[in-house]
Amino acid sequence: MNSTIAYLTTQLDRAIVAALGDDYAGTDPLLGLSSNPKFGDYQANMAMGLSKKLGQQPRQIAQSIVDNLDVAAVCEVPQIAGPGFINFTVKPSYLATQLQAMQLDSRLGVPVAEKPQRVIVDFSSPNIAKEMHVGHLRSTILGDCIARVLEFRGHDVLRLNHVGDWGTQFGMLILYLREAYPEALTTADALDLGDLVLLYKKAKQRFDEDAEFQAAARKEVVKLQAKDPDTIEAWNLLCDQSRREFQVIYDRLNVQLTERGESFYNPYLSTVVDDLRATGLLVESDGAQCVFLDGYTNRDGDPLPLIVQKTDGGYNYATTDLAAVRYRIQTDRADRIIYITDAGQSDHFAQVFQVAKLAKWIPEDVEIIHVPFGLVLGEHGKKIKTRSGETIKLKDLLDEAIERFSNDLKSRVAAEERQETDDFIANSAEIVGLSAVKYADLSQNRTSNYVFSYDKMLALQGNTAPYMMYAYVRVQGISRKGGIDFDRLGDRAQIILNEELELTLAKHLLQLGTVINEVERDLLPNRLCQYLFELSQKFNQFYDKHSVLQVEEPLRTSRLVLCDLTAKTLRLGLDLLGIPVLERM
RNA sequence: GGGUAAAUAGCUCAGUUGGAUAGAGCAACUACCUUCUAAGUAGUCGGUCGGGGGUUCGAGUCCCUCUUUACCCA
Repeated sequence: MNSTIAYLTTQLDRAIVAALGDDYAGTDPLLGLSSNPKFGDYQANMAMGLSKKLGQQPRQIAQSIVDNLDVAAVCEVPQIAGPGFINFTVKPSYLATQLQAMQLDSRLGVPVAEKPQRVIVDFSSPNIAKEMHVGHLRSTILGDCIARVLEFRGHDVLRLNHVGDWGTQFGMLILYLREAYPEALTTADALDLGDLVLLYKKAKQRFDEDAEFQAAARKEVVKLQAKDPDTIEAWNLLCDQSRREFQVIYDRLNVQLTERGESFYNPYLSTVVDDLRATGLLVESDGAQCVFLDGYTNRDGDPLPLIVQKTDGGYNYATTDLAAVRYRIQTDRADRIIYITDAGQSDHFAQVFQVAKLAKWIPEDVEIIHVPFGLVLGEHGKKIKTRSGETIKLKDLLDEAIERFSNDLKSRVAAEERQETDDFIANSAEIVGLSAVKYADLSQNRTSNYVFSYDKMLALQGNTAPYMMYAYVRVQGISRKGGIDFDRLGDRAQIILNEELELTLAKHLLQLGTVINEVERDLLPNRLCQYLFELSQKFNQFYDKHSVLQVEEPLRTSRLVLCDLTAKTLRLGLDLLGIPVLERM
């Protein structure tokens, strides 16, 4: 219903000019959806603000605007209410026309972006030799959803997995494995990721306790960076091992990613430092190459540098991230770069972006943003940390989800005396379980921390994936029962909106485009979740109160169109969340 | 100590450029399946939006301040 807002805005502007004079052309009408359905569908709030300027009562101003306003093509006569709100109620005939157009459009009325952009979404980014945990779930799911929305809007999206596959920890790990488990460094599949994680922990322990080991590990890092063949082979094996396990998770979650890990930027690191030196940003401090930025201080209140080359000549995360920024702009030609990581890294990215801007790597029209998300907290409200062993492995969470939904479905099938195959139960449980986990994450405002809870994540009532999938299933039930082929309802099916619940549902369906725009702009998937939840609620209310198959034509077809549009909107919206639909459940 | 977020119903959370009587879900209680799947619907209960100032026609939303919590800081 973007077009409705556009139409009302134009008409309001004309009326404002006619009522108040040319000086007021372009006044923001403060037009939006009504705060409460009893006031109609849209409201314009500018009369109160104009009151002081004009020295008139706001209601009087509203009245003179309404007197000059022509919106009869779309709305009933606007009403003035309260201190001076102008309320609009859309005509059912107009809604019917809009719905017909939506039914004929494979994109359900959502336009493709006028200026498609090259967008990079950097997300997921697990570390080699570490298990993916619930924190990676957030990045992965949010990134996938954001990428899907941008792709749907017609942008050219590059989904990058900035895997942690480089750094000092590899020297430590390779050295330890040479001693403790040499086969792992020469044979593929000698260990699984679980073993690797355990060995990593032991290596870390050794590293922390044994100074000699520490020194040797550093030498191993140098060998890795110097591309010593044995060390590189060992490193490749370790990466492959982790990669295979990550891929299992990505496949289950149906998430596509292009891996471009930290090691990819290795050849560009020295250029970054040279470039910063050339622009005069580099300062040597205690032997390290640093960039000092305004607004950052350390514990003692001294200026805090961003170190790009350590005293020993090595590089760090900041250097890699700077190289990535540079590469993504200069080589990938990105117009918009989106980093999806936890909020704890906000300072880091702010610094990296600021340095990149000072170095003039980021053109005016390129947007580079950190899209932070809150932490997943343990039971006691503290960050879940790998070290304390509290981490919930992603794999375990997904297995648990499927297990619970499988048990639930089995008891449901037994209680309803349904005959279902084992395949049906296994498949449904898998889809519903994974969807529930995804939705639990996406439906929350990404910026807030949340306390992890199996029960909440695997709930099946209320604002959950199963609730929405169930609404979809109900429509498919109507289709089966009535032998309805929704594709054959006819291009010009008459749409009749007499009942309150039909009107409410129709109006909500037409908000899809607005919501997708918002998600594209604010990168907040929970807005889309909220929309789909409300759509399901409105559909369920309609479904509960009005029958579809058992009413006379032409009402029957009209209602079938409403059902069909609801199902299509749910399917599209859930797809943008990375959630499939089921025909039965 | 500095920085960044946050504090809304018993619990978990929404709350769109500041708009009219602050909303969901869960939990608790009640009613509705011979009817298109009850994974549903309707209802009851539940709030000094952390405290205090300020800005304005109007503040959960913006500003200041205090308290508490989380995260980041060679």
